[in-house]
Amino acid sequence: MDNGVLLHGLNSAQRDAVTSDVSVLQLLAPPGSGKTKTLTARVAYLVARKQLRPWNIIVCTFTVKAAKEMKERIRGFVGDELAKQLKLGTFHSIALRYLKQYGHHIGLDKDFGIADTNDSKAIIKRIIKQNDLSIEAGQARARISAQKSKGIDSEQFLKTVKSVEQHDFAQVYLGYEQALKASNLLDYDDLLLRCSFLLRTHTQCVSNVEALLIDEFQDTNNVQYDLMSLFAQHRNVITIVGDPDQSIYGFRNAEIKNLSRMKSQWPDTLTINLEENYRSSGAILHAAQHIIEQDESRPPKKLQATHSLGMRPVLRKLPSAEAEAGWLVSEIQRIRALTGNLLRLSDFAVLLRSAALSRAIESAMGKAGVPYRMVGGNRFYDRIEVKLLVDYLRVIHQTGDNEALERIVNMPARRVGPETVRALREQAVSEGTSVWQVVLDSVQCRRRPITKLTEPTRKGLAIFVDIVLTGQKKAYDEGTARASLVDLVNFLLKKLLFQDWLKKKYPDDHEVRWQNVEELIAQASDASDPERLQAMLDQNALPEIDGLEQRTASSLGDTLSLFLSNISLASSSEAKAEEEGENVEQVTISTIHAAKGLEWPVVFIPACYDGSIPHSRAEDNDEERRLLYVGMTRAQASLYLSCPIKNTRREETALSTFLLQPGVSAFFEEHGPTVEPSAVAGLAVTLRRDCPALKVVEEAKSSIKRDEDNYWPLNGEFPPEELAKWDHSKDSATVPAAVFSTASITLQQQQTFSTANATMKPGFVSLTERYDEIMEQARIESIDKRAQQQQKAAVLEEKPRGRKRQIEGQGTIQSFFAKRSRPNADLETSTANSTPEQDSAAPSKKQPLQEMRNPPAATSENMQRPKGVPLPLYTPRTAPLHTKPPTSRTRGHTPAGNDYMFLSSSPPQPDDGENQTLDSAPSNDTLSDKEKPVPKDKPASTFHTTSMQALAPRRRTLGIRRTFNGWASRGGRGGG
DNA sequence: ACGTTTGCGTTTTTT
DNA sequence: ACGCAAACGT
Repeated sequence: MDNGVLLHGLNSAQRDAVTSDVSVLQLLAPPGSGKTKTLTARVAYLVARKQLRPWNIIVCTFTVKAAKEMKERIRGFVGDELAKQLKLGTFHSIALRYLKQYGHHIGLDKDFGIADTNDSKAIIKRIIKQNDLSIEAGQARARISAQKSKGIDSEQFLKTVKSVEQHDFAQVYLGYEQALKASNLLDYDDLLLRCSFLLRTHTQCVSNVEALLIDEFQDTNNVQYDLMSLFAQHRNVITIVGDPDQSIYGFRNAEIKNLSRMKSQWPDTLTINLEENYRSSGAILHAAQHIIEQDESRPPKKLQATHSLGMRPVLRKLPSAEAEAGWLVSEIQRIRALTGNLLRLSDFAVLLRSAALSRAIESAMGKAGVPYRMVGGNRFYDRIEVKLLVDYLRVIHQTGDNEALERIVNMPARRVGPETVRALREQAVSEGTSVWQVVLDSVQCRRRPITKLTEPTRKGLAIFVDIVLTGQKKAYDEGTARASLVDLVNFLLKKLLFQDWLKKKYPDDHEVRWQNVEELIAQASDASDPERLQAMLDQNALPEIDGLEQRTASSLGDTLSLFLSNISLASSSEAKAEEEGENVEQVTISTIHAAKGLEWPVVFIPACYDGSIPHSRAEDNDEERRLLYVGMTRAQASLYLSCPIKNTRREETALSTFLLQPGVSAFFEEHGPTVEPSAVAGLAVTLRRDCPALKVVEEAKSSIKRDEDNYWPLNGEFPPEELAKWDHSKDSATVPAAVFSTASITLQQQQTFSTANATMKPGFVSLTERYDEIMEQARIESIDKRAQQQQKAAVLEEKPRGRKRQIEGQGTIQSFFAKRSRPNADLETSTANSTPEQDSAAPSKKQPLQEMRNPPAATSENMQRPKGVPLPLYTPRTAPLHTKPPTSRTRGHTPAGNDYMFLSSSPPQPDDGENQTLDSAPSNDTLSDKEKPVPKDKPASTFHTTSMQALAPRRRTLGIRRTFNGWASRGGRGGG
């Protein structure tokens, strides 16, 4: 392999990073800058050019997903054989490997299990209850984790206790550690801590390590930082990749400071900045930049768009969460239709601050028949039907696992209630043994139970004991590895009458749950497949080191052990890749956290209100802002933010403070884009897809009700149709009226608020911006006009004050100025108070119209900096396209015409429309971009990389997921 | 008296 | 989906 292949398609900074010979390298990589590409290329470089042996290279990621993707990409460079040998995985999984192999050197039992969140929480709750403390379990858990992340153990903490409250907490902490020990469990933090201890005391374990690479370094906590030092302690060859702006795991004790800490620990650290964004359109990037720059403590950073400006992001107001969801779905359908289904459903993502927000969205998609998949939220292994079986396996594997045992001893119901369990546990604790031992002895009458067991209870326990004992026999005494694991699960299913139990307990959706069980069987089968098993053992095996005894893993019990460990470390989205699931046509719904590192052509971020983002329980608003930034920068061509005026609890909301800051509104449209055929062509080029024939577009168009985003009023009120619906169904005039007036009051409040902010905006308004405003105004008018026409027929008579969307004196410069100072002036003729004598822009009313028609081009510069802050960093040099006004403007399309240009990777478009047709799309040209510095309009190579593969391979069962379960089913039951 | 079932109100982010 | 309380069974 020559450097050509290795460095293919990299810009100069990326190439420097890949080939740098310094020993400690920091690569600061903002969103979309080709971070993963660079890191993987560097790994390949180290192997291929520097002749490092792959098994001496450690690569740490934070998610299994990222690890998988990275391995996949490296495989592309160096081939399967070498890629397989890399020590690549999450911090936790790598720590686990060391502990499994060398743990006995620090007195670790070989069969330790891993305590997941449920275990931890259950333990903590119990302690709190026992000691009658008034601490919230979840908080205590976070606090324990925080202490552990700092390396403070329970005894250390106890010594520093100052207050009663701290003393109580110390009690919990101590008890928690004790309980983990009793059950032979390590929690997530322990994995890192113990590994850190191991490598400190037995440095030979890592004597082979030649290079260490860490992804998403800004997410490391202190213990992980220590691990980094320890992994690399012999040669100090370290490469980290990170971006402080994308630090969104502070709640998990991530320390952004680790970046600077690293620099002081290794003063020779070389820092390379990647500064070009290959993902998002200019308009999206600038909006995101504007948001992130609100953080004044943040060091300024360069990030340059390489794509054309494209469409402005949308910031939409809607009356309610349901309306928002309905609107969102209709926008997906509208955009798809107007682009002739050029965009697939899998090109759309809905990103949420919290998983619970998915409810309305899921139900709207369900109603509209739009398939979707939810990632983040609940994990496969957390689903009770799966968890239950896994817990049985855990007990069979290790009867000392009190936590798992207590969860299943009465599952299915065996008349062993909490009271009995409590008694059993107490006895176990007082006699210094495990709960299992007490149960076993009680059943076999070898031990007198403290409390007398009733006959049915004793019988129930006997059944339980029998299941576990027989299971153990199956697992350890007979058969091959493959047979044992799958057979074991099947045995459990039979013994537990599992399918019947599911049917009885979950009559509505037992099929889906059974599918999940089948999925578990499939995974058990995979895990114990001899070939796979060997591969896994190979991969997990750490190199042999002279004079250091390793634990050998070979027996059947170890297969089970390995399987269970992997389950505990498998996270949200990787219930294992299913290759053909890749192209499943589904919209992705995800938390923003889980979307990190991914990208989609179209991204929606709903529920942008205070309390959601920033979250009401968040401690660090800067982190919340970064979260919004991360969400926004997932979008390639089109970005929608939206905000319901009332939240799910029907309380009034205020737009997210991040979006109310001065100047923000200039970066957004108030409604979804108009989509013209030319835009479709541009999009096709960008996405490297065939441009649909006009006929197809027309056809698709006829399938939707509207071709504009004009059903919901821009001011966030209900359209008359909706109100009419209310009227008919409720048959009461008072209800909708009340809703209506509340809504408009809210609006006015909000309005005055943002007005105040807008007028405080420093500096003056640039000509260009004004021009944009005029154009925008015109568009809104035309959309409103159409909306009006359609609504004329509406049943309900407008109340005078509700109908404010039409601007007075529309089209005049005056109306424009009114709008300037009050971004949503169209909403509020009623608030006559705010007439703009304070308009700083007012004097320029005199500007000749001519000048405004031919403004300086809407470059990314002035677009992103309405305040006029000088910024040499962004743009001019690279981008001829940016300095040229978007085509539709130059050509003087109708003012209302679409000014939107889909993000395009084609060269600047000449007026003759050379690029309007597919044939002339320079696909070859862009494909062959070798090592030339990456051109301004980035060829698509970066476009289709990260996201889809990483996300798509999910099981359909995960996608189908309890769509109409839980809450939804309650609502649904009423409807039929 | 203990265990099970049913109904109601609430939900940050993740290895 | 989870925790909690109250009603209902054994």
